[in-house]
Amino acid sequence: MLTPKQYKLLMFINKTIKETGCCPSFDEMKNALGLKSKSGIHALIDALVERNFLRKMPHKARALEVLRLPKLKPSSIIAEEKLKEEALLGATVEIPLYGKIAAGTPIEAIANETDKINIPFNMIHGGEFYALKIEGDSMIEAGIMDGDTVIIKRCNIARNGDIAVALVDDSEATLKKIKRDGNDILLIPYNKDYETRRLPAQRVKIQGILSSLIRTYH
Amino acid sequence: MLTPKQYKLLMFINKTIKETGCCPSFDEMKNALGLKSKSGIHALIDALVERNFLRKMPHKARALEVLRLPKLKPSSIIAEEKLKEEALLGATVEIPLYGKIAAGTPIEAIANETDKINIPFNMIHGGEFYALKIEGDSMIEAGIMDGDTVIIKRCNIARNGDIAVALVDDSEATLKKIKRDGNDILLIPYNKDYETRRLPAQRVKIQGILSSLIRTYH
DNA sequence: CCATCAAAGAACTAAATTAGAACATTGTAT
DNA sequence: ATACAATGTTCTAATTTAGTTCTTTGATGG
Repeated sequence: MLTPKQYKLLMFINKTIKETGCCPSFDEMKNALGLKSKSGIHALIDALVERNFLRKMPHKARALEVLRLPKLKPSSIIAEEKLKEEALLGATVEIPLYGKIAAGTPIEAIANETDKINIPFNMIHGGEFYALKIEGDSMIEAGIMDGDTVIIKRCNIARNGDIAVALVDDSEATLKKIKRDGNDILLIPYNKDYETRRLPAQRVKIQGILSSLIRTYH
Repeated sequence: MLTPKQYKLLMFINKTIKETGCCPSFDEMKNALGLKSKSGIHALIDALVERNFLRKMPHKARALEVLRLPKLKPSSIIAEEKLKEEALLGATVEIPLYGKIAAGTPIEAIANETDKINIPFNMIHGGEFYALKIEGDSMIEAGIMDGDTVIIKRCNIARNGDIAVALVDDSEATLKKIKRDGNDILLIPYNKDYETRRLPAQRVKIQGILSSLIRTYH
């Protein structure tokens, strides 16, 4: 069994290597554990080497290798993670607000906007999300009104019946119900005054599907 | 495992071989890393050979072979973890979810429910708020659909035209557009299939006005 | 009050990076 | 074979970055 510090350090080293491909330096590890001196890191690493969790090349820089990970977590770590999970439920995430949709401008073209909005974390998990402001009333019968903010989950495919962001001819983005019909794709508005558009599949790129909607009054 | 430079070089070598089919020369590597001398490349390659990421044939030109690459976590997982980290920084406010509205039950009667939802702090300021789940389609033309969650700002009066929670005869709560007409109050639905109700003002108590709306798909 | 231990801090040593230049090897063209 | 071009190798040296070691500090629990 590892001490909480040893566990944390081992996890940090493993995470760093998996994410960056590089081993962290003693200074980086020191900062990750919130220590002010590298000497403590040295002792922890020795302990992890002795317990066969790490291998090191002595006197080489950034030359650690994770041999294995512990099966058991120190109980204090478990408690800490539980706290974090709970905190997450009350947290928000900032996602980019790319601009207006159904105005004829492709999302890519306005992706450099810096607007951000905050939404509760539990509304968006398992994917990458962005927000758009609705312009126009082509989806009004689906309860999507002019001025609403929609949260879009980024993805490349939509299932039949999904409401999705479709980019037509790389130049025009709209939010519509998507249906496949043979080699064509139907862009179906939710408004009797608008007509369904039928386009060859290769002219349409799905940019994401509707995940949630936020409206503010007054 | 690797230093940042070693990693960068390894990735460049791997990418070049994959893309062009042949190994880059020392000069090309030097330029790729922005160096002015080849000697550094030599040292990096020695380190990569020592760590078993590369094999080389000495004195042969463009004769490197990538033995393995550090296995990275899928970037989607990294992105989600980063999101979680960021989420912990953003705060939300917890407000009570009192239950469903337009179902004939007064809000007071179900106010003991313990459901809570989190919404971004910036969506609610200056007042006391609570949430309700919409049941029915009487407000569908205002884009308020069955199943939507509405955020209500608690107050006792509504201005003409406000969408508000109205409690009728202390027993039935509905969300409707409010209009005063002399001593009567009109409860106006947003649905042609429903009729406006005219009630004497003393039978109607305003419980709050519509502040925002949240809808989740799927 | 003392023993113990984790952590801090400083001093020291070693490695990594960079540059510049000279030199060696290979393969090809003459 | 000779010369040449392209490429890889080695060396020195300076600078930056990183790892190691040792001493001191401060808190904790008998």
